[in-house]
Amino acid sequence: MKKAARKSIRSRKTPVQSRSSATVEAILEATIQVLMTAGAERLTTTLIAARAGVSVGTLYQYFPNKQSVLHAVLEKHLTKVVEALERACSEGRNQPVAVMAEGIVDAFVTAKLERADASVALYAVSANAEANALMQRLRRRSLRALVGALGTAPDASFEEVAGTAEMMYAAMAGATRAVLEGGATPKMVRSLREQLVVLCGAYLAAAGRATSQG
Amino acid sequence: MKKAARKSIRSRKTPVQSRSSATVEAILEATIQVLMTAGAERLTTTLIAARAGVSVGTLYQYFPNKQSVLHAVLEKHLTKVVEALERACSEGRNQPVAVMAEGIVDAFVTAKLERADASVALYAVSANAEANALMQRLRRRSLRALVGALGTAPDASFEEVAGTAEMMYAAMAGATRAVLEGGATPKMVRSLREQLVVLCGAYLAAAGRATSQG
Amino acid sequence: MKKAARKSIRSRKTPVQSRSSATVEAILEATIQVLMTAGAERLTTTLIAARAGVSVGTLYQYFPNKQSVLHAVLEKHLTKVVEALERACSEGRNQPVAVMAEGIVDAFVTAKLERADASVALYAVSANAEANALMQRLRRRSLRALVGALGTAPDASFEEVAGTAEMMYAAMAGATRAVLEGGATPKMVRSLREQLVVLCGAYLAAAGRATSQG
Amino acid sequence: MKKAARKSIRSRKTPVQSRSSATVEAILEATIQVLMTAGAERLTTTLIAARAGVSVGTLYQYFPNKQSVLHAVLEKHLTKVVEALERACSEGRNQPVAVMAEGIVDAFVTAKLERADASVALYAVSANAEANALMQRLRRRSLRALVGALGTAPDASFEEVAGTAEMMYAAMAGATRAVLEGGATPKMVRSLREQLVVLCGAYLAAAGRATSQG
DNA sequence: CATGAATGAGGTTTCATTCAT
DNA sequence: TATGAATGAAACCTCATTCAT
Repeated sequence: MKKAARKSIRSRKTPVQSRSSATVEAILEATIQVLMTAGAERLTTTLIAARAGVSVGTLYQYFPNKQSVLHAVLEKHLTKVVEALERACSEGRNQPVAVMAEGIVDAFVTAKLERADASVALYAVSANAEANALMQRLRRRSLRALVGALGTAPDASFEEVAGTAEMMYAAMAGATRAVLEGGATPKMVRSLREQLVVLCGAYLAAAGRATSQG
Repeated sequence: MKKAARKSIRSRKTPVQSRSSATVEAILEATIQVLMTAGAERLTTTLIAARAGVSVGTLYQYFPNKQSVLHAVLEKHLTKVVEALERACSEGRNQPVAVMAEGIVDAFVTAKLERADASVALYAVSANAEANALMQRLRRRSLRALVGALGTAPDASFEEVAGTAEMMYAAMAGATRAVLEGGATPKMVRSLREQLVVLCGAYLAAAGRATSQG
Repeated sequence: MKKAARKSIRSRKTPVQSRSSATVEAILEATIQVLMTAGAERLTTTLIAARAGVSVGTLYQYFPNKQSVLHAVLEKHLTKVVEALERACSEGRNQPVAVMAEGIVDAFVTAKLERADASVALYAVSANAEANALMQRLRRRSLRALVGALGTAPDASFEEVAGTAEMMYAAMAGATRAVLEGGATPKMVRSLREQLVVLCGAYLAAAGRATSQG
Repeated sequence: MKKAARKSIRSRKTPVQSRSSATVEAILEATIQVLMTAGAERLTTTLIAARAGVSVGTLYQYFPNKQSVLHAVLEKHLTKVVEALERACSEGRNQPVAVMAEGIVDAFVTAKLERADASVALYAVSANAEANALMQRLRRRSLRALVGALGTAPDASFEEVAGTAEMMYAAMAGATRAVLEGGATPKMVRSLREQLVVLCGAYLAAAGRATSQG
């Protein structure tokens, strides 16, 4: 008789010791590996543990349930992207929108492509309420950075920065996903980056034109 | 016997009789209903059948396995969108890119939002190889229509129409998904359509500028 | 990912068909068999199903979880005892306490010993809140019957019938359990019945003496 | 390695050092605490150790396995009751049965109620062969004391002292358990003691009447 | 002696699929 | 054709026990 008491979705124990954090790291990496080789529907905790070189019991010592492992993997991965985007926004402040667009798109695409394999694998497990909430949270964080940067552009003034930022983010994320899930060839990847710069540049110019300086 | 030998994923029989097609229809609709009310992980064949008012046995009379039911639902839903897009492309031929962009974006967004609930629900089951293949197929079909239309624009000439079409499609699909999965309020929806027109219009103008006629 | 949604502890479907009720019956009987041969800690649903000649899946078609199987077995068994006691109380009405005591004790002991093996086996699974609640419920039902009967005794008047009934019931149940768990030899069993008649007879006489008729 | 080879169920080492015996004591007490707060099915060695303020490893330093911890707790608890009963029997020698009954019942009930919480908690882990053997052993010891005392009663002569003692013991233990498991209110407890005195007194009088002195 | 991370067998439960009626 | 009871493989998760530090 097993009673699955509702527990926190966060890791069961904070990995302070190097041993622990190494184990956690191995589990997170193994999850991506299994996701890529076996697919989302064959992703079992036993398989993850085996791939990580530990026992299932150990996995459950660090994560309360399977869902939380996926959550952690997703969070780690997405956080890197958000941070890259935040850095780019920070560096792009007070630059013309064209420069800004280029810097931000580049940072976003580079971060996503850094681990293109993981990105694709993770799309497969991001289709659930839990993951959605996480993505929304990080999306809002990204939007704050974008809005902050857009507001400093000397050559544009946006009627509705929030909406503009949202659309730009959606276009970047959506296009990148489409390319990755379609199976990204180097040519497509190069094309993605360039086209995305054109797209975002044009969009920001158009959206910020209203009061832009002649 | 859980894992059936891989059979054709297409429907076992083409539903020509009205009786059969009504049943198939009920099953497809029930699938969406269950998906929306119970979620992807509680989507069972028994539940689908019950909701459709038939028995599991009957479900398996028309579909070789669960996967094929999802495939059929997804195909039906996505096909509608593609057809709307094709119609818009057809109607937009020989129109200036701005007009074209508006027509295509409007058609796409309208089709997606027609059954926004279903769209969101289906995202949850589209994260697998099978579904991916289907989506790629329909995506290519959409791209053909887009490329065809873009080529007829009198006020623009694209260096790389294929790439331009891909990017435009990715932006539309990605942005729409982002809005829908984020929980679409009417305001966001309106904003989506307008912003997407601006974005696509600006992008097509920029991408087609090189040799655009003065 | 298994979500054990809280369900009713009662049987999942009411077994109306003969086939179903036969299966349910087989499962209940198998539970007792396994309990006797393997003990409470080796009582697994798989073992129960195997012993009943069905698959685990079938077991879970009729019972929402392991606990509910035990609940059903216990309820069935205890209900028989209560009913026997109720019958005896009914038949003992308006009889002198000595006659009453003999009839009730006899009925109780006979019912318990009818399936002495099952009784012993079930003690092992009755040590939990769920089972406790069930036992309390049936105990109260027994007490109502006892109180009703005691009130009609022509040769006794009880100051506190409720308390007297409780004590009598506790003595009968406790003594029977002690004998059964100690391993009942025929001699002990005979002794139990006789001694229990003496004990209950003496107790009722003593407790009802206050206003008993000369 | 879950199923250890059967080892001695007694404590691994006799705790002679004060340090050790304090640890053992803490573990035994913690077991009762966990049993009361978490219940028998959530009683884990890790939880016991944590509650006792030691590590699991330490627990296994003093007890060969989980079962032996429960055994020790049960033994300690039941032994106190037996000793109280033996004292009462000793003090009741050569007294009339009524006096004897009162003394013995009082001692038994007082001892059981001293740690009513623990008593209830322990019922939950006493349903297994191991515990049964222990209880039988202590029961026989109690019976010896009872038989010894009953034989000295000046106003009664029992045909079958052994049987009479058994029945009296069963009635006391059974009734007490029924009250405790039913959830003992102070009123019920008081009632228990009084009623039990009446019951045992009446029973001993009845059973010893045959050759009792006018 | 104490610690507590690691182990992994095994228990419970689900659900896609079949097939006798 | 429709039904739905039966199947059983396989997933998740627990926890008694060990042993390197």
